[in-house]
Amino acid sequence: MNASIKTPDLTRQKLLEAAFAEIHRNGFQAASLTQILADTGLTKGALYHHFPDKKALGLAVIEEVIRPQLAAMMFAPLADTLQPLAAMQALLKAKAREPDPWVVTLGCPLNNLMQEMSPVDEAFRLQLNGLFEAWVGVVTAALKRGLKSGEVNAAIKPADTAFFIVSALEGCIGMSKNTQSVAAYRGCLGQLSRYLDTLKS
Amino acid sequence: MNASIKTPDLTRQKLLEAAFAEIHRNGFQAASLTQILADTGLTKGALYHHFPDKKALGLAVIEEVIRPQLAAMMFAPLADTLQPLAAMQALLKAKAREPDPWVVTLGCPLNNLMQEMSPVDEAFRLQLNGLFEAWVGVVTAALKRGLKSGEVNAAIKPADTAFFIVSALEGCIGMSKNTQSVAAYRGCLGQLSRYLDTLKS
DNA sequence: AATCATACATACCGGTTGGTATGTGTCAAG
DNA sequence: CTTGACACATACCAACCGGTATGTATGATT
Repeated sequence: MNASIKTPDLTRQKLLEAAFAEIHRNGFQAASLTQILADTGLTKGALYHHFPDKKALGLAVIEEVIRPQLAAMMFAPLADTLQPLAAMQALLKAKAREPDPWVVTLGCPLNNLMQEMSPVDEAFRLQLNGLFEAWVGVVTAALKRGLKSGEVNAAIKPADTAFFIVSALEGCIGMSKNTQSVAAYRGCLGQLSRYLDTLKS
Repeated sequence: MNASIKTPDLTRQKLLEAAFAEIHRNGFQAASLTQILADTGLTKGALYHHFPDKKALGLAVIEEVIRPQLAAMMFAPLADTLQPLAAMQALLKAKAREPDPWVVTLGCPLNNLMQEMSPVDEAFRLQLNGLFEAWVGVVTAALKRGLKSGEVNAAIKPADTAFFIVSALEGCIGMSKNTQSVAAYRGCLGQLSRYLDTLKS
């Protein structure tokens, strides 16, 4: 009866991606399951067959959609680099040259969920914090390698610096989303890049 | 029949403060009018007498609760200062020494609303952006004065720098809220302070 | 003293929400 | 060929949502 019959993991993937889009647009609490089902052409039966409840769907989105995205965009470019500052500045420059189309309008999916859900639901907070700390961990490790290679000033504290870098980046994205200005976004990234310069040895 | 009879502006103020607390906890969209009324002991009749709808209540909270708070906490200390960097570092130091109790758990009310509402509602975005740009404007003006007084490096761009400072601060608060760690908050503020150092002439 | 707007309280409503119970077609195993 | 688990679809539900219509006590005005 269906077009593609009996492809459960494809169905699950469609649900995850539609849920991601809905959550990215409206946040988790305001995300409508009905809307997600309308987008996918599926029904409640399908949804609640793959996920026990809305919360589980949200947590799965974090782990199976947002995490891979973030890993590809932000983790991979820093993996094994001995010049983290150069790598990060190249990354910022690329982001400034051609910003992701959703950045200025919808913001960072991870940050959005952190701001909305952390105070409200502990399970969400822990899950989001895990992903966030993974990110900080990647930056910290990169900075430590840069410290060994001599690119990074020996006086800095890698963990604190990494935490600040990620925070400042999320801050830039968040404020630019409010301004809805690509120019502001570029300017803010420029200042962040300028800050990275001060970390050189 | 009531304890304090016929005090409309007091009633309005109670509604605003209860709404602020509810919004601060749950965000605007998830904020329940019923809960606000339960907190105040008032009824729908009172609410809809003072505000045409929920949206108007939210916008009034921004203008009449959040704006004065922010002005007192962040604008006032920078007014007319000729050493903005010193003033801001003193401010950060004070915030690090005794953080506002809600910062690490609920975050900044302004940032919360910006992240939630900017993509969803244009009226909210404009109102929030007005307040945000007022903040950036205060910092920009302060930096310009510091530029004249010689405290601030002549090479910096005041507007871009101010935007970044506010963004980074909001980023620090937001990430610390997710971590729910005062230590992380202090560390992040420390890094921001370290950044301010690099702006000296 | 009568009138009338103000400042609420009470009761109610349609719509939407997340969630569930049940039905049904498909496919693989025995 | 039958059975049974899987992968959905359909129908339904209580709870809550924002909003409205109406009632009423108060205080000022004429």
